[in-house]
Amino acid sequence: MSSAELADASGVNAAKVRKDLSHFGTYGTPGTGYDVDFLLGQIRRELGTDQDRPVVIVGIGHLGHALARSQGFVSAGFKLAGLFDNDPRTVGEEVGGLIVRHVSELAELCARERVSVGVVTTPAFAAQDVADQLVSGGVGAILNFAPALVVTPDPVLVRHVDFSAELQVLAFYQAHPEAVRTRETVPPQRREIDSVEHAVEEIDSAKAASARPLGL
Amino acid sequence: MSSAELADASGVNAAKVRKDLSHFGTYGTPGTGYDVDFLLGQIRRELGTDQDRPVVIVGIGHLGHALARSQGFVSAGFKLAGLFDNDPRTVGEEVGGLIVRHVSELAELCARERVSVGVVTTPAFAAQDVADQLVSGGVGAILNFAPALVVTPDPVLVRHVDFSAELQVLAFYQAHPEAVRTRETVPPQRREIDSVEHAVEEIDSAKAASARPLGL
DNA sequence: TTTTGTGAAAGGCTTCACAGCC
DNA sequence: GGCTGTGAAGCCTTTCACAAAA
Repeated sequence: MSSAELADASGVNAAKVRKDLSHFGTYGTPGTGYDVDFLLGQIRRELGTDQDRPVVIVGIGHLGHALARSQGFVSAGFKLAGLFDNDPRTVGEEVGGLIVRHVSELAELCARERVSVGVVTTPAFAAQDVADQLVSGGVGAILNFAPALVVTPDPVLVRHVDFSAELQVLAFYQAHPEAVRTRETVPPQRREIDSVEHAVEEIDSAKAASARPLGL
Repeated sequence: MSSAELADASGVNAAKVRKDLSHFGTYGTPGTGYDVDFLLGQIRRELGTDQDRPVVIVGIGHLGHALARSQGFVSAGFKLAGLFDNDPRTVGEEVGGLIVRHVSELAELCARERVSVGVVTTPAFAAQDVADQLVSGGVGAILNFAPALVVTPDPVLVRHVDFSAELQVLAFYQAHPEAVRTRETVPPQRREIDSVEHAVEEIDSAKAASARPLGL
């Protein structure tokens, strides 16, 4: 598959695909393109998602439920190591094949299972407290869905997924159509994408596209 | 409140706060700083979130439930105009004060209520179909949570929130600690933030911070 | 011929640093 | 003295365009 095909399938510029992949190594063949399966393996290795890193979810409300049951973990190279809540009505429930535990066990389990990422889906007021416990359990990264700022000591990474902010971005572009970066009008239509980090998705969707010639 | 305080409260550089705000106008006073309430109003006006834009959610599974019940809409300047699903067991249920309707009514309601943004929380296989119906109902922007690429005709904006991609970014930085952009070590700790578009949040959190001098 | 990998150019974003204002 | 608004510098990302490889 050529860089142009990968680009079309994922919505980016072909030069960007080649440049991004070149940061990892020389995986393509001039005149032929890339071997998609090989590429997938290499990218997963580079991303560190080839070894099923353990993840916990804290806060098993509707959002926690949704994430726990999603297939997002397995396809992304993670495995669910634990679910936690502090509501006695939720603790003990089975979700996605795991029993929900009480948050009092959080730090200990994280340390024991060497949990890599903690996903915070609690209400805002509990987010920082949960993050602190994750950190004390040795978790190296936090994905925060709570609408609250979470701060951590230096080596611990935090990413914040902010639903309201996404809506506001859309509102902004609707209020200022002149600020919209025009999409190229060649088919297939493109979506915006951020950077190197989406490489696996690019490949995944390209692969899916090649498997189904006509739409979904 | 000074740009330095706003910056600390939201995790960005003070010069960036000033530069970003300067794109909208001259709202600060040298020697004094910014009037937070005035600033909030101006930013909301610029973002176009001062007029309660109508939003629909399609796909009332756990994620749709979570979003429908969140306070994210009101605080961000939106209002829920409709909830849709195609499962007869879900249609008719009340969620967040609204009755879930059947997707067959989607396009019509969007047109009638002049819906601004459609939030897609369906399974992947349904996302493109739902997006098409949103577009035919005249919706101008789509926020897609389904793990599927959604394409739209040119003026319709799409934003994709990708849970797996967020996890993979964290995995990448854990696998490559040398690639982590070092945070400044001065207190208070900072989080990463993207750009101008987070201005309302910066202000919101700064305001909240000023209201509670000591933590949460 | 087709397509890669990559220097170089272009473009954009962030930060610095300071004149000017309060 | 403190702080804003902003030109200029620095840095990073994206795109172009082409020599080299198959």
